[in-house]
Amino acid sequence: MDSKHARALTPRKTPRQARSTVTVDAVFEATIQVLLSEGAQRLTTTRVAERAGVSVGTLYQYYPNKQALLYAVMQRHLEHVATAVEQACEQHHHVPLGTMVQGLVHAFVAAKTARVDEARALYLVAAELNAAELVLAISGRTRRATSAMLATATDASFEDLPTVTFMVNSAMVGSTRAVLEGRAPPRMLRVLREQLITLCEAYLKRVALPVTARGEKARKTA
Amino acid sequence: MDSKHARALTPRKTPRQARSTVTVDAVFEATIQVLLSEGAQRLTTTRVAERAGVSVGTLYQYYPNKQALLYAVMQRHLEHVATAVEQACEQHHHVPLGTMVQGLVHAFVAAKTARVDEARALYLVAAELNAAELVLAISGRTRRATSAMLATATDASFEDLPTVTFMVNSAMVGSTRAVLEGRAPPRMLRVLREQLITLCEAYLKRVALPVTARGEKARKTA
Amino acid sequence: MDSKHARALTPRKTPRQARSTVTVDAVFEATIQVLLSEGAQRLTTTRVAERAGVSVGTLYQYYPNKQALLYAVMQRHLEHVATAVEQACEQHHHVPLGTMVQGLVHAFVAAKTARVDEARALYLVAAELNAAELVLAISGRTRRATSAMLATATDASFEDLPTVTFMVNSAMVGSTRAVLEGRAPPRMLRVLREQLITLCEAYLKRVALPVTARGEKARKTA
Amino acid sequence: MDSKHARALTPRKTPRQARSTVTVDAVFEATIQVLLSEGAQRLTTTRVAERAGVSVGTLYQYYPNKQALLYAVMQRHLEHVATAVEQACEQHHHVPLGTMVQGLVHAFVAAKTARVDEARALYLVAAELNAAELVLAISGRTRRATSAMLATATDASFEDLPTVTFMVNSAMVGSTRAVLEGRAPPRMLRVLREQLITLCEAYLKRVALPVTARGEKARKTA
DNA sequence: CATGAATGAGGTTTCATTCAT
DNA sequence: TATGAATGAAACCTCATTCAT
Repeated sequence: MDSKHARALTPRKTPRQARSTVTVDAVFEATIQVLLSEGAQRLTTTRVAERAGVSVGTLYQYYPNKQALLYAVMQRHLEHVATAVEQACEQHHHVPLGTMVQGLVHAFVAAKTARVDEARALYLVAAELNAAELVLAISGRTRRATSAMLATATDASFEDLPTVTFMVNSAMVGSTRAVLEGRAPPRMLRVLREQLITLCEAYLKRVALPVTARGEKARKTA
Repeated sequence: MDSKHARALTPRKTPRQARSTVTVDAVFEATIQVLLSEGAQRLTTTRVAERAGVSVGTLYQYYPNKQALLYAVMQRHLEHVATAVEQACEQHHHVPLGTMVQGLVHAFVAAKTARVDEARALYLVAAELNAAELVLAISGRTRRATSAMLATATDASFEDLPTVTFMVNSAMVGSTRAVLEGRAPPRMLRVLREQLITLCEAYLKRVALPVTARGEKARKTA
Repeated sequence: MDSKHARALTPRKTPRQARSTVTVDAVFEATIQVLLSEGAQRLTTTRVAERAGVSVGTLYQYYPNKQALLYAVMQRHLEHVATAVEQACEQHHHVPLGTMVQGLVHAFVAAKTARVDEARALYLVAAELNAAELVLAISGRTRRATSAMLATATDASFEDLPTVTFMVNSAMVGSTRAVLEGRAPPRMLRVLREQLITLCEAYLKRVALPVTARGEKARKTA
Repeated sequence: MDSKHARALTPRKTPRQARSTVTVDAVFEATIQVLLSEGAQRLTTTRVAERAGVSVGTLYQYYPNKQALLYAVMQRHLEHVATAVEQACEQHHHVPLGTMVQGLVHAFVAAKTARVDEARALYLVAAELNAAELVLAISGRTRRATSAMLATATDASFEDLPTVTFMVNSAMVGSTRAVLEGRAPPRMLRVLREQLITLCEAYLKRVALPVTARGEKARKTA
């Protein structure tokens, strides 16, 4: 899986000199801008280069092909989100469920909305690119981090942790995406976080097994 | 925005004769198949026609351009889902929250998973096409139907119905999409429904305002 | 070997309708003309199409890529030559060496010089294309035919037929090529045939083993 | 034709310093290697420079353009062969035909097969480059030397010396090329020389005019 | 009505060459 | 003098769309 794309999707050179770094950054930024202003269909390497203020040739010195460029842009974004989630999860081990959910949701929403334009642009790319692998890898990281955290909740434990994790993650991903893609009134962006916290917490508390050796009362979960 | 596409995206003729219907269906089916087997990038009108067993010329007699074809395919699918949700919602007015959620989730998941391949194929198209409008329109219908239903719950009422509706819908959409796109272990497809019900119900009950004895009569609307 | 190129070098469709045949022929002819007037470096698909009076797209309907076009042009020429040689050889079994050589040389030179421009053009292509395989296959046919013929000479037999065949063939090929590529005064084209006959006959008679059961005297071959 | 390329194809500086010579040699060698390992199509200045261990810029300090590089590589090879042939011919004036042929063939085959890879690589370049001029010039030298030698044969004279020379030369060139390009079983490389000698000698003796006792004294020129 | 050959704009990618460092 | 990042013309090839048959 990895080896197949090894050469096809790997950037050609890592910028070391100042000039190169500037160029690579410009290309990155241009990709997002073109994506947003022109749409995925009209995202051409020529246009990206133009917008970045460099020649096509230069673009191809850093990326062996268009896919590799998109892949890199996507990877950076997803990596960023996954890292944020992982850190948040690690910092919220061994705390009550409510605190966990707050930490997780906050980290995810913050990471995704830090650069709304970037996130929005990448939804368009995901289909274009055959990003299944990449998305899978990243969502795997998020899931593992979430699972590991939930397993240490001081006030709850779960029968089917993978499923629970999946539901929480996909609810976060789904609602955030809907907001970012404009499928909700703009004010949603403001209330999203609290609503997500409420939603996740309510769900998790509902499916949690009663914690025996603790001072909590078993809820009437069906 | 809408008027701009008015002529461009409308199918050229409504099939009345038997032969036409067959052709249109074949083209529809071929589109899905090509999408799944070749990917969005390699979805060409020629390939679709070939797979459908007709000539390109014929394809263009039914759709003025490629966009219109994709638009139609997408529309049929979304229409189907939206209609299913609308019907379910209408049939669950004036019942308790739990029943509503069951009805809604069931209808949505059933509609989306009836033809897994179709649903999956269309995720690929959504980006290609500038389907924002269409998706928006359809998600609007779903939302209105959901809102209208929730407003009649016999055992709950909501302060901010639009937000609540949005959260419920996007949780459904998000988790179902994740499953269909293979971002979850296959068994998720089986437990998805019950988990979604649990999730939505837990959330709704949490955000519901306490219902004081209202003057409304519980009607047994079919 | 063959399978590797099966799809890459095979023409896309065989022209069946009158219009198509005209197009394919025009493309063929244009390839040769461009090759001769512009050189191998400037042989571009666009230029060929232009010269043929069709669009590039049309060219690509018949050949999946540039190589396939060149391959086809080359193949037709070599096939033609090989067939001519094979026929000549078959028609000159069981005759004296002198007659054989006349038949062989005549056929080869005639085939190669029938369309001097084509032959010349193809020397340019041979390197461009990795035509080693093709050339090998064709020269194999020529060699087999020559060998088979020589083996039936009424007035000679050979100790090392493959070597003898190779020398005769490569002398024919080499001198004809030199003439066609303009590496000889133009009058050479006229005397080439007789000279080649003299050369081959002299060589063959020199290396021939004395034929025992015949009425011929053993020559003083060293 | 000649003047047109005068400036374009001349190397920029003649290497005088040790470092330059090393660089030029490395570039030469790299060109051959790239040609053989990657093919004529993938012979790029960047690749050559890389393989030679220098930067493209440096390469362009020695050759004004790619053609000039190829031209120089080709020229060196052909020059080498032509010189070898010229020397051999000069050393075999005024000897019997058999001795001449031995000397000529030996020199030619030895020169061509000294560096089989180089010779093979250059066949690929010859078409790429418009090397007609160069090849013509070199083959002219070979022909003049051969003619001059043959004219002094002690045991033969020829009616049409240019034609005879051409046939001998093109038979040598043709069969050697066929062997080097792999169009013959590998053992041919070993028997090629003797066969060529046999072939040339047989031909020359056949077309030689009978030598009546001439007034020329056989000189034992070294 | 159906066909499918033809079109050509436009996309991706390469590579000889330059020039600031 | 050497470097190698940048350039951009130009090559290859695709594919939505038309229209003569």
